[in-house]
Amino acid sequence: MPVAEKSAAESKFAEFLLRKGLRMTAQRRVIVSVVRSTAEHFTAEQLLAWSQRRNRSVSRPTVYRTLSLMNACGLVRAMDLGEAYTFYDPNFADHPNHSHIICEDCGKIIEFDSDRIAKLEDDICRKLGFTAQARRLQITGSCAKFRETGNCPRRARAAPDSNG
Amino acid sequence: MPVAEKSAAESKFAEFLLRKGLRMTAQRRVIVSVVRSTAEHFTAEQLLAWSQRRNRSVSRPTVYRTLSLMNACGLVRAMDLGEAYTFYDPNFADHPNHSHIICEDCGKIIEFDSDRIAKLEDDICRKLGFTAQARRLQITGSCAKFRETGNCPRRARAAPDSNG
DNA sequence: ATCAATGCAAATAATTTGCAAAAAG
DNA sequence: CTTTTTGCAAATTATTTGCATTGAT
Repeated sequence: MPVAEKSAAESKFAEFLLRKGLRMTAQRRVIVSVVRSTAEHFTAEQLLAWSQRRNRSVSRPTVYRTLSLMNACGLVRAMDLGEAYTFYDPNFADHPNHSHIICEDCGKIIEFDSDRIAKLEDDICRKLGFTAQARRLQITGSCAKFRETGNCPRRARAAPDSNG
Repeated sequence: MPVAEKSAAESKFAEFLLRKGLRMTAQRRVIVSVVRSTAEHFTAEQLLAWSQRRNRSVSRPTVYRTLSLMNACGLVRAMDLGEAYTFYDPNFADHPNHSHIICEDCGKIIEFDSDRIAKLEDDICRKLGFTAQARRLQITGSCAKFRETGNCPRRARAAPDSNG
């Protein structure tokens, strides 16, 4: 999943705040910037750690509150992976219709787009008189092949660059 | 989604227990029986209430523990609907590949099967050398049409029959 | 000046767990 | 008899919230 025009996504957040009569703050700027600098799926706790690395004043409640705003405006997507905590997908803004394949061996998340699946979903919704607002498709399993080819590093999960 | 051969599903649980060296108890029998008697998606708390109606001795921890076993053996499927609690799908045993359309207006959950979507998923997994173990597709939106035709009762959610 | 946002500490609440008593095989 | 299961009460833990202070506009 290529990282595309994230700055556009960022201004999307600014516009969202404006429209809602909310304010841009130093903390929010840091948090959004950190999210912008990663393509990995992350937890609130990870985001807190990464953000504090850049600005000690970022607190846990602020991370949760900002995450909620970012989710509301479509900059990020809350995902349930069956773990105790919620994961957030930073690629949602650019690829609102992508799906996830989750490797249970290494925890790796692979993203893919399928116009053909989306088309079938549309047909079904139309047939049922249903107006779709969001969709999520997750496939879990094991990537035996990936491990053979070295593409399934165990629990590899990189932190974003500390210079954003 | 028609209710099909649930008794088969029940013996599946018995076999599962046997295979694992676990035991069948009065509480587990009640819980499984209650789950068998509903086609609705439910929460642990609802299942507790329904089960206690039949046998006061069923406790919350036992419901959670049994739900976990049922999920492990495929009798039930844990679902995240963005609420604070987990919903369980009792139709998973009979229709392991069905998808969900969730109406945000009324909370209603509509289930459907699509061989064509499943086929496309298979193709993608094969192409990635990925062995799928489970899949979940959720589409959320609003069922305006349903409400017109009276098929979208607000938060209607029936308790299962109290006679098993 | 306003009114929103922050950090802190405390609260919330679903789910899990330790343990001694009870039941299954 | 041995091992699992149960209910109870307490623990766990991600996420949320009240509140006084700080900061954005």
